[in-house]
Amino acid sequence: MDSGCPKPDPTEPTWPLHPHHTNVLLSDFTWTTYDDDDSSSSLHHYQPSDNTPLTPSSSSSSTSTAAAAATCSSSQLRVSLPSDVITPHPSLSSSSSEDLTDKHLINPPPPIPSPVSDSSEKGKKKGQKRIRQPRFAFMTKSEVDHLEDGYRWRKYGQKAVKNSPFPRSYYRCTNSKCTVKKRVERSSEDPTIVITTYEGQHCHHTIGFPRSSGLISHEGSFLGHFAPPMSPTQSSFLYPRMQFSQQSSVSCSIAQASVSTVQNHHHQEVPNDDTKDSPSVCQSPPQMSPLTSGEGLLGDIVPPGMRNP
DNA sequence: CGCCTTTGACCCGCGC
DNA sequence: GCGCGGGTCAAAGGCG
Ligand SMILES: [Zn+2]
Repeated sequence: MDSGCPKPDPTEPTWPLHPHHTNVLLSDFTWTTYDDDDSSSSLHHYQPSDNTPLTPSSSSSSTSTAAAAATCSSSQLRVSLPSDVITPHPSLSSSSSEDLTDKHLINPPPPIPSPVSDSSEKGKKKGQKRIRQPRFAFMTKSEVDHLEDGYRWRKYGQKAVKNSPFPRSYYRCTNSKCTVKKRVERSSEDPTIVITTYEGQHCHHTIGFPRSSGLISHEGSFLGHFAPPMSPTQSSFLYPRMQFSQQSSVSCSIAQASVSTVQNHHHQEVPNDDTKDSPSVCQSPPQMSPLTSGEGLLGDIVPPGMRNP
């Protein structure tokens, strides 16, 4: 049953924080999800307009996160763009086989991707075709290739991308029980845009906070959150500019980005482009429970402007 | 010393 | 059947 993630492994090593990591700016990101497990490939297209929150209503603090997210999705962060929008760069879609072509743009608060409970994607066996888990792609404007998302990743490969001068890097979650993988590539057209594709869901929480220093770089913490633990509050999705209730200041930093719209369609709808300047946006969420364990990075993350009653 | 990146080779699926 | 391209493995080296 536990294909690969029998249980969460809170014991994570240290956090590789890099001071320079803060360089990353997450101003706009696009979220796309596509799951090609079979030919039918059922894509998960989530529409915020529906305003259908995940479900968890908001009863518990943890779930509230999801709820909050959902709320925000329909309320503020509307990153929903047509597939066309998500692929502003033709070269991207065309160059990457399934990349954007197959992916569908979803809005921030997805009802939960899809049950990735199937076997691990390890299809090493010849007879077995490698099963692909649902994937979520994010377009982030960042100067650094590797965005920190709260999880530790080990690079296991790099390949040149056709029609793109930038290579694609393959990362795998360092947790042995976790099979989550992610691909990071830069848009050939807009070198400032980094496309991160997550595959699978983490069966554990994020690594604790970087106790090493108060400086946390969550450039993409929300990204990592997208791949939530298998069952915990599945709805703990984050948004582009979410903030961690624990360290609002930190969260702010991640959200603080110079808003450069990746796509003119959805400019930064978030009011806090410079969180540093507007602390109000960074304030901690009301419904979030004070994360104290350092593992709740994701659980605590909340969109800055989201918390709007 | 442990962990991570690098890098070439290999495997596999798909289209022609 | 062949070639192409994407994805992965694993040895070697580097770094803290
Ligand atoms: Zn993981």
